Amino acid sequence: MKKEINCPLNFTMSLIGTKWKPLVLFHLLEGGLRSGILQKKIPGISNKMFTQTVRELEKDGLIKRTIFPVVPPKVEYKLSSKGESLEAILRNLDQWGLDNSKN
Amino acid sequence: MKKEINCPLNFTMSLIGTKWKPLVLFHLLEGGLRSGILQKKIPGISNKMFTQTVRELEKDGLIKRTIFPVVPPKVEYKLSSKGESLEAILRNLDQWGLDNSKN
DNA sequence: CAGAATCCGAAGCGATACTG
DNA sequence: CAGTATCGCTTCGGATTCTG
Repeated sequence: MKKEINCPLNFTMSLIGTKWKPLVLFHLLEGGLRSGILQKKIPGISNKMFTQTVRELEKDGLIKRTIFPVVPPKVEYKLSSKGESLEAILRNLDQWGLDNSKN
Repeated sequence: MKKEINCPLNFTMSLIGTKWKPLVLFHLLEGGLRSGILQKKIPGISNKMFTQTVRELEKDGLIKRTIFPVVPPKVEYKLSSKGESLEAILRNLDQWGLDNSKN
């Protein structure tokens, strides 16, 4: 059973519409980050969800994963050009939240 | 257990980050619609999810629900000003999907 | 350090039947 | 016509444990 896409908007949401994906992408806007550093920037995310999230983002071509063959292991994540094209959307979502989360 | 908000972006996603919410909002951009009409514009949505979705959008102040005391029953949904402020985001999400869903 | 594996409860969602 | 109630499957997500 595949995801049903009713309109382009739905396609976009199928790629970034989860709890953590927008957050991961957002923190990569300023440049690539080592795995541990990226994860620390996202308070509350579990190890499992972090791995799962970056795996799916990579599969969908939004981020690139680079493995450095060193000890201890080092992995870096960065936005792909496709991921970078989401910048305006991500910043808009963040700005809207800023403007509307006044308690 | 409440939703955890790590950054403004997350707040926005907590309001519109589901399968159907963006679609409902998107179809209301052109103006208010009667319940049945709105639902028909969203192929695949079940009756339950339609009701649940508009209820939450109303609770969060993104849409307004107007009941006309007539027979048969008539209910109309329209964007609130807060909902209208999402227009740019919704159109961007749709446009990005259009640009990136080329098979 | 990066992340895979497992267990389990919570939430999302659809199908169906029913009400005023 | 608009909406509610219920059942049950699927997916999401957290805690914990384990590996190279």
